Amino acid sequence: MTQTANRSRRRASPGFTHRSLPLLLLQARERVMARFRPILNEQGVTEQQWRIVRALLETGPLEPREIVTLCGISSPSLAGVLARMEELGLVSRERLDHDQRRVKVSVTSRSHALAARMAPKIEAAYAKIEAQIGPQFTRQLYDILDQLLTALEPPE
Amino acid sequence: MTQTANRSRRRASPGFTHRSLPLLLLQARERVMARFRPILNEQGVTEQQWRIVRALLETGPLEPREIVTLCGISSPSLAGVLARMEELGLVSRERLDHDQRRVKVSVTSRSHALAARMAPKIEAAYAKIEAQIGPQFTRQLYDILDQLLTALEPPE
DNA sequence: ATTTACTCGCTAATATGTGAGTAAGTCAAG
DNA sequence: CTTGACTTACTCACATATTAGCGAGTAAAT
Repeated sequence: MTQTANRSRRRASPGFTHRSLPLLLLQARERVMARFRPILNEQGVTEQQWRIVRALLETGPLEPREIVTLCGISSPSLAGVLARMEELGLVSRERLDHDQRRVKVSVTSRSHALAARMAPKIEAAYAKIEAQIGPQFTRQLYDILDQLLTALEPPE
Repeated sequence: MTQTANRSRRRASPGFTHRSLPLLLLQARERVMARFRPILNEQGVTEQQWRIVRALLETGPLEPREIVTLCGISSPSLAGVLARMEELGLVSRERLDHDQRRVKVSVTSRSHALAARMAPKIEAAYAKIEAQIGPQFTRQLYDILDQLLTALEPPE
């Protein structure tokens, strides 16, 4: 009866004084993503596809290299993702004239249409989350994450 | 020259008033994980394997269902992960007598040895991170994440 | 005992992540 | 002009994620 709580926060294991920060971030992302996943599924896009579309809409045409760092997708994965997206008509790819190694990835009308359908539902989901955790906490959360990303720049 | 900054924080795209929270959490986790990945690779364990070993060490034997929620691994993935871990001698599986559907997953001496080798390096990495972002910010980060997880309990 | 609804771990198909490696293109030094 | 270091996108092998669904086991209602 006096057993340590089963469903509450856990203590560090013998030898580990820190709770796993990667796990906490993973769980946090999963909780948030659970609010958006239904919207993505409804529109038939994967998480990665949507991240890429959003990045292209925000920044304009990008090269694979840039998408990798912006969207957190590894280069090997990106090759397949972009190939499928091109097949679906969500992006177009073309080689750069002055450097035949490089590629320019652009949005299409289809991805614009997708974004137009998605935007209101996405924004509604954000409003719901913000209502649940409060506007002050929301700002705090963004701040903390921004600071963390700034402080933990990719090592050397 | 007056173009919006290329390498700094980006504005929301036309139609999106919120920056992507899932992406921020993904990037944050990646930045943190980059500090631990070398340690895991050195010891020849995957992220998922290590998450499971840590959970088992902290909590004692677990059933797959519990590992799924604790470690953020989906049930289909877990089947393969556990099978490989059993083959490597990192865990043992046995059916429960009173309910033949259920399974008990336990640590082995090999995983204890692994944890013993890992612990100091993991703790050293945490110390380095904490030195980089400050102890106060560290507490704040854990607090925010805990609050977020509490506020965003699995819907309904 | 049989039906029914449910739980649990698992499989199947496909998409993505990870780590290592490769071919083609660029560019500077010799 | 050629060599060699470098960059870029890509491929390969394998591990994991996602979605759907299945079969055995359990338990409650007939």
